[in-house]
Amino acid sequence: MSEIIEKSFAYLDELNDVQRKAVECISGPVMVIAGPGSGKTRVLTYRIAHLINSGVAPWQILSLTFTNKAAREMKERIERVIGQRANKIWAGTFHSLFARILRVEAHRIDYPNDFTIYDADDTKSVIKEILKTMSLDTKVYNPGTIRSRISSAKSNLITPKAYARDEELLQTDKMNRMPLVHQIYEKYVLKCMRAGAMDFDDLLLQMFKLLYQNPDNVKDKYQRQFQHVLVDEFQDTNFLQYAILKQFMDYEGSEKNICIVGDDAQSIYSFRGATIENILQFENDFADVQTFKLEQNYRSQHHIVEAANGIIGYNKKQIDKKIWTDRTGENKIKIIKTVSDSEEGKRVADLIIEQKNRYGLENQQISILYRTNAQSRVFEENLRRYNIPYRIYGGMSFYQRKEIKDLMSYMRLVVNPRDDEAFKRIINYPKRGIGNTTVTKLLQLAEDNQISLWECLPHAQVTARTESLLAGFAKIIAECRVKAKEANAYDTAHYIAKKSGIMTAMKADKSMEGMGRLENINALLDGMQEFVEDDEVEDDNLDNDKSLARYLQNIALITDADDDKGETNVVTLMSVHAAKGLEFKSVFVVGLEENLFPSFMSLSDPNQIDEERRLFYVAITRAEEYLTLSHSNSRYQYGQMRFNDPSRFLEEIPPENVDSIIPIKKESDSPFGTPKILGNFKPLRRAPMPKVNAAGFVANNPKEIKEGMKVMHLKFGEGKVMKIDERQVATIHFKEIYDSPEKRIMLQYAKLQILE
DNA sequence: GGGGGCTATGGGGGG
DNA sequence: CATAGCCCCC
Repeated sequence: MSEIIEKSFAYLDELNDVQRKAVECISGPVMVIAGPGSGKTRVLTYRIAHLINSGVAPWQILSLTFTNKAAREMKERIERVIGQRANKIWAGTFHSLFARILRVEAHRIDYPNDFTIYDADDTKSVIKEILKTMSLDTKVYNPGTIRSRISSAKSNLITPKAYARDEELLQTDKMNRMPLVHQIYEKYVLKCMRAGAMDFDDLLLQMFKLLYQNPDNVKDKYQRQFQHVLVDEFQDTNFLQYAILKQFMDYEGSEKNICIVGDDAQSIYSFRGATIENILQFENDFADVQTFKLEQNYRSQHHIVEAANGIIGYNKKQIDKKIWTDRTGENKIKIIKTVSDSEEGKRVADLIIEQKNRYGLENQQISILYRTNAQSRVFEENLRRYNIPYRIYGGMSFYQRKEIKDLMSYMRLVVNPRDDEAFKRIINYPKRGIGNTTVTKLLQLAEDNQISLWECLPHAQVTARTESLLAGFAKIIAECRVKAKEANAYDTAHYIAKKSGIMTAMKADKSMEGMGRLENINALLDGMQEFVEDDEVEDDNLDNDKSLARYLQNIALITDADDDKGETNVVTLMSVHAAKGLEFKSVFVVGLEENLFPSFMSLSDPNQIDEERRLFYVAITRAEEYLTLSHSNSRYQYGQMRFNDPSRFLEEIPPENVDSIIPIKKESDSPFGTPKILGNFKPLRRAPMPKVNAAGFVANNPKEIKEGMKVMHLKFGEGKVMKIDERQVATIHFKEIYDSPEKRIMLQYAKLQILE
């Protein structure tokens, strides 16, 4: 007996003193301040394992992480220590776990349990709709800005009414020439309610409401269940998230078993409402907090650790701590200066080749980090040229593609017919002759009666023809709903794709893009089949529910970082934000220039500069052994050449940790000659436009253009006329357009020069 | 009502 | 540079 217990506690020996104390201190409020690479994940996983070994049931543990991937990995690690039971832990992001609870409880707060989750695009579209009804100009009332105002109001538990009374908020809106934001906010909330939809903030806000208003004593249920709460990356939680955590803890006789782990120096999400105040407030809100500081960095060599310490010292507000390492190593930080962004791309790619050859690095040990996603292109191009496989995180994800959103909109409407955003998207897709006029009528009717578009369908005042078209659409959705009740997600989706006419429309399109779209649709369906056939009962699917509603819930909160399907040994390209929590043997932080990193948006506000500095701190502490920083004298930004000074952060690095500046090299002297070909990989999604020499271009009379001719187009370059139809529309294959070479050009207006 | 070309405009990080 | 929305013609 004792042997078994001893054996099962063996993991404690893998911890250093502080880590072990943080793991063993299992009751009452605990705060762990964890520097980069200090074994934070290890503490969290072992702490959970230790809780379970100490008699806590896995389902009584709520573990909140930043990404679902982090949660999944943590569960796997715990499973290795305590076995299968680990599955029952409630581990995930705030958003995904609360969505899961709301799926069961939403009816108690006047939402359907099958509520839709609106993404950022849906939200903006709702706001645009409101602006239209209020006759406000979207140039002045920027939907994106309004969205973030509403989001931050929700994140701070400010209701529309409270917003309308808040002098400071009103003042800010006035200064932005948007005095009516509070009205838009109010309408927005009503519209979402009407549509049975929650946006990302609602997943938190409605969860809070559920606990705070406590209908049917539902609060007790969750308070009793979640005996132990753990929160990772606490520095990036917002007021609302913290308010929910306090709700869980707030009852008579509560043991307040809450363990937060974070690092004030790595707080990088204040733009979406995260606040370091939460860390500082924690000790005030909970009595007798036990605090542990993890200060030993196991990840990075000492030059990197010292550089990080050096730069973060420029920030004023900090929790006192000293990050140190006993790792040695001679690699100093390299700084590259280039003349242009394209050269920056080339130099980084050259250095990657060099590191791979000289140090035997694998692709997967290398990462390129940038401040903005828009910077990825030059690196993409150069890696591609050297045949180095890579993967870009962020940017447009699979689920944001048009064809995927179209099919998903059908699914959404089938699950929740009140989903107005889905409705608008597909009412006339595929084309069924229901145009803008009709949709406008429906929108007006919905607005007048405060009901959803779906509910308006039978009552629209339209011509008999349109009426039957609308009825046809309603019939399709109704039939799909019947199917959805009895069939699983995959079968329903198949049925929908067929009934809706999407499949027919897709298959009719034989163009290159069309084929690609069909491929994506099929990929989505394959993914759904996988979802249905996966017989492993995951803990967040205890009932093994394979319905369409369930599938949509799973998919709505997936991000790029969550699924790492396919290629594994690839160079990683991502924003610094996305790199949080990751580590690589070699890291390139690029674009270290004033106006870019730090971002021009932050220059006027010292607090924001501090946040940029923390972001830089996060960036360089991702590196284990090799850290290379680059900046360029000039770069193309928004279509213009810009000239930026080197980032102030470069000067803040202690000189003793920096290698002498590497001089600019000429194109020809790549350190190892011509790079060798290394495996194959997916082609670049978006090829650059060809460069056409405008001088010397003379457009021919369109009447002279005939099939089979070689022509020059000012924008698309050289192409061959494949076909000219009866309406004088030419199908031209442009040889320099890689992703979709076939364009349909109206001859009447086209500027084409005949080449031969 | 539908489609494509053209013009003006904005421009960060993400669940 | 990307793209939303305008505008024009079928």
